[in-house]
Amino acid sequence: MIGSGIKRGTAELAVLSVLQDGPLHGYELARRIEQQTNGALRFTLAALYPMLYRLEQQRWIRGAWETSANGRRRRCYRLTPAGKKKLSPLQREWAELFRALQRLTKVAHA
Amino acid sequence: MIGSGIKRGTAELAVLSVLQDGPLHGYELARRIEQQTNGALRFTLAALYPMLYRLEQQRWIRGAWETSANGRRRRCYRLTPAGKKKLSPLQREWAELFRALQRLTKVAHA
DNA sequence: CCTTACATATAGGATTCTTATATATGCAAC
DNA sequence: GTTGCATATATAAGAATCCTATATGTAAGG
Repeated sequence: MIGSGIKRGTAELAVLSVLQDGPLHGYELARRIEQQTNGALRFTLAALYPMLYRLEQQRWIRGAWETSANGRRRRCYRLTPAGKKKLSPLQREWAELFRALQRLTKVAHA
Repeated sequence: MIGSGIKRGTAELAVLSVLQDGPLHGYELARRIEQQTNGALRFTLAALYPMLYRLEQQRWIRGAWETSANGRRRRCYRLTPAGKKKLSPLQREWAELFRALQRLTKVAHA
């Protein structure tokens, strides 16, 4: 059975997936998600930051303060080993949800 | 852009899709959803009833009391014309969300 | 100096789903 | 005959997730 958290957890999958490509800070993360989905998926920064804290508490990502070339301080997040391990079952759960919903709409159509 | 309600709205899509096949009461609705998804998607009745009220308030479904052959009273819900009209854009929104998440995970993998 | 882009943060609220609980009927088994 | 199970609806209390609005501050460009 699909876990109860999954249905609202689009953001979680999106963040972990993008971080798989390499460490990023919050502001850039939001832009990548929007770009890579052609604007279909978008998270406001106010929604993103609390989520990053949550993911960090769960040890799936780890944040570190860094100072960029232009002297701006920002918090750079990277996937932890636990986060990497979390990713594939999460993707499988999503795939299962998609199949389930497709079955529902198709059966209804028949 | 994908609407903000969609991400939590799996239940909404599931209920409307199943009702497309014909009127049903709540208890049977829950069973159909579970059966047709091979147990992957499941809603407890306590979650289902408040949702049915909400869908009824929005005029997408309409409930009517009936008495079955065995003398048990139950509330039978059917799709309204507005509900039918709602269904296809909702399915399109979901398809768009799926594509967006697939793009994210694939780009991250590349 | 004023605006825009960058960057993080918190408060307050809305929505949705869960667990737990309550009620009541019909039917079969013992 | 009463115990237990499947049927059937309902509400309350709470957790989780996301949104809007707001605040703060730096850097670059006009």
